[in-house]
Amino acid sequence: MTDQSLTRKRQRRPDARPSEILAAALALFSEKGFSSSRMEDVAARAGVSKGAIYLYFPDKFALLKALVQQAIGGQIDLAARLVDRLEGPVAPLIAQMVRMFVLRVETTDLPSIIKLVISESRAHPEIGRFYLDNVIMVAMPLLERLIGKGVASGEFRAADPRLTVKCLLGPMLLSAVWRSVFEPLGAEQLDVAALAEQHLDIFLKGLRP
Amino acid sequence: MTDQSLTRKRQRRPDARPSEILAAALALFSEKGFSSSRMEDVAARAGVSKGAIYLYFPDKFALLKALVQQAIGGQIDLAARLVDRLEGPVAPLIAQMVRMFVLRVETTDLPSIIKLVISESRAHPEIGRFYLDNVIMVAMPLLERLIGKGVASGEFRAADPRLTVKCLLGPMLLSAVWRSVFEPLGAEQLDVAALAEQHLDIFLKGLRP
DNA sequence: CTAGTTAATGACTGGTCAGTCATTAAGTTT
DNA sequence: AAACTTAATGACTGACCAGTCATTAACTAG
Repeated sequence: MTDQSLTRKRQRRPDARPSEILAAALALFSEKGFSSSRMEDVAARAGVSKGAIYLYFPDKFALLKALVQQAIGGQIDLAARLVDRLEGPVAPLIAQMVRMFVLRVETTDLPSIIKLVISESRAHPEIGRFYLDNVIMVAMPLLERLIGKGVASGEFRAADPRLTVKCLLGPMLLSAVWRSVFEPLGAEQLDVAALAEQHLDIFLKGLRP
Repeated sequence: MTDQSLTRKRQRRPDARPSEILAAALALFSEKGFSSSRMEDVAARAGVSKGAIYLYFPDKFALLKALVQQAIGGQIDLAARLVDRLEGPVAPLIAQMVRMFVLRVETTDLPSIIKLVISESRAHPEIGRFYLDNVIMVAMPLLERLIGKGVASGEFRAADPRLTVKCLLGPMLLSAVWRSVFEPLGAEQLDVAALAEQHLDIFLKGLRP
């Protein structure tokens, strides 16, 4: 097989292609942005011809859609399940979720995806709306319920959950943007985990009755 | 003059052109993004021919640079002056700065500019670096000093100013992104001022000794 | 081994658009 | 009012690139 892959010009591996193409697309898109990435370059990086991409994806935009879908994965569902079976104080669960986000920022290309969504949502509202519907509009109400519960039980002082959620998420967004936008330009590396801990500390103390 | 402007084909107004072109560019860029905006459309919106733009700006990219420069304006200098002449507690000044930001978000196209910087910084690192050097790297140390001062004087409990600044700015970034990305897609309108007040409340209480 | 099926290729096409420049109009000076 | 300077125009060019498709290579069943 190693022999073959060195000598054969054309390998037929229809099962492996789509994920290889997506990986190449993610790498290239997060490097050069969506519109300045050429399909031929995605193909080259995936070790495939340009035409082959069109066997698996109808057009360039479909690559972007698939990437966003893939990045979201089952994280949100997992979070929803955790909220459902919660008993007792909410603060530890909030902390756990922030740390889940940190892990994704550190181990996946989530920051690049977030940057792509921000960048491309005007030219491709479909992408933005997909993210809005499937991530924002699911994650935010989830956290709102959590914070509302904390307020109701007296664990937190009175605060508008709608706005408070955005206070919670703001620094997470900043982490992602810093990673994908400013670090590549030579800005100091941001310790995302440390930022998250500092933020949790201020945020949870700030909500104490 | 009104007579003329209705009848004349070619008006010669070299002083007014640049700002008119920039206004048109900002409107179009924030509507369609930078790369999918055509120079001819910028020209049309500015009431000018495509060629005329090139009399005032060397290329398309120069428009973007000029826009970013214009958006920053003297805000940062103003902020620096306020910090220098500060005596007494720092919390009110922090609140004032957050409210200054809110005002800019509500009355200017700052959110669009921020979105453009995020979107285009990969394709045009020059833009990103300009923003990094002239906004981020000026505003953040300023606020760091402020927070450091608060910690030193005992107004705040111990906290890493570097990280704390990012906690402070996160929700501001989120406001800008929400405005420029999600609201155009039909998401609920965000009350930026209310978010800022809620955030200040949590943040400042969270830093109390 | 042969015929049929499916994966993969890459030259080509059609459309787009940034930037140029020869030409024309407006305004100014003498 | 003629000669000159400068603002403005828009047709044109060259480069770029997404998506197509005729062709070729790799497999598979009989």
